[in-house]
Amino acid sequence: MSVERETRLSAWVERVAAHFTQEGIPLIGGRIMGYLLVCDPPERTAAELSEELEASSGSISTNLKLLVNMELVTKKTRRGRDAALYRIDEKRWADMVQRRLDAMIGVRELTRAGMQLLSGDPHRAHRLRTVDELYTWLAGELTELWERRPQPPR
Amino acid sequence: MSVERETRLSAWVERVAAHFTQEGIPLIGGRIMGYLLVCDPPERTAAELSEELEASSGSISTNLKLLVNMELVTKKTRRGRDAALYRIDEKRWADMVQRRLDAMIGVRELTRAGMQLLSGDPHRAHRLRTVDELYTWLAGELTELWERRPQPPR
DNA sequence: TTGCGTGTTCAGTGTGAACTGAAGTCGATC
DNA sequence: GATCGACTTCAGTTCACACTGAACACGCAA
Repeated sequence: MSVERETRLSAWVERVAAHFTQEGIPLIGGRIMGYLLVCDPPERTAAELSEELEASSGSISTNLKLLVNMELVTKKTRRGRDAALYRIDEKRWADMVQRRLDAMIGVRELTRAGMQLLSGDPHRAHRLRTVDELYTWLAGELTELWERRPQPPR
Repeated sequence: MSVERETRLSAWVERVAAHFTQEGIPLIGGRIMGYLLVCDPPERTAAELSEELEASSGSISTNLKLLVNMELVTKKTRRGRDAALYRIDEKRWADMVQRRLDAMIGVRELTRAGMQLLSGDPHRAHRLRTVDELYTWLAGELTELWERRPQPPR
């Protein structure tokens, strides 16, 4: 039963990794994300991740750095020779999602610039204006939405 | 002045393409998007796009197909040997954005499945639950947001 | 200083995706 | 049916990126 569950979980980790691959995160990075979400105990060393996920130490290092940089994983160093411990910072997940949304509505800078270039020719700018209005609306809504986001306790 | 503007516009098209590259759209596809947003007149044949964007006919064909499939570009065939005309369907831009958002919150299927696997161990499921709650909240908000989206006139 | 465990860097390899361009298909006209 | 133009398909090439693993750097302990 327990072994069975771990097997299913590692298949689940693979699905998570596949999903985030589509969001531009390297496969190994996605595996780390999934694994750190469900492993028990929640903290792991780089060496443990390397073994558990069957990835090279270099790849683990690079991807941990990426995830730490995204502030989705925290690194806890210890005294002496002890290896650092990594754990998911699930409360920061929202920040990552927000950055993703911000990147989407970032096109608005471009639509604005394009409108500028087409100023003086409203007819020609019509298509662009439609798109610009969409992003303007969306940017406003998302900002408002994010401001009223319920903070999880603790 | 007009030539100057066209030069600036083609640089702008390049920036648009670069942006959508990050959203997983091939470079040439992004160029087509940008170009069809601002070209005058708004309709173009595949051959014209090939020349204007200096891309091979094959690449134009593949990417137009992609964009038509995304319903972001419409294809208008004509009688006889005349080439089909392509134009941006800027009103469908919102649909593309929505699909993108749907893909993001699609992880929720995974968090749900993971929670299932960890049922019976609430403590271990804690990290995952935090993430699941985020996506659940976001999915609800985005659905509601989209429902009240102002439809552009016409 | 030496030794050891850990993490990082980097050159090399492999893989997959995008682009090209020529060949092929389709449809219409003559 | 032959021909022609327009688009699509596809094999081949190119290129960028992720991954590997060995060499390296670091820090502590003895």
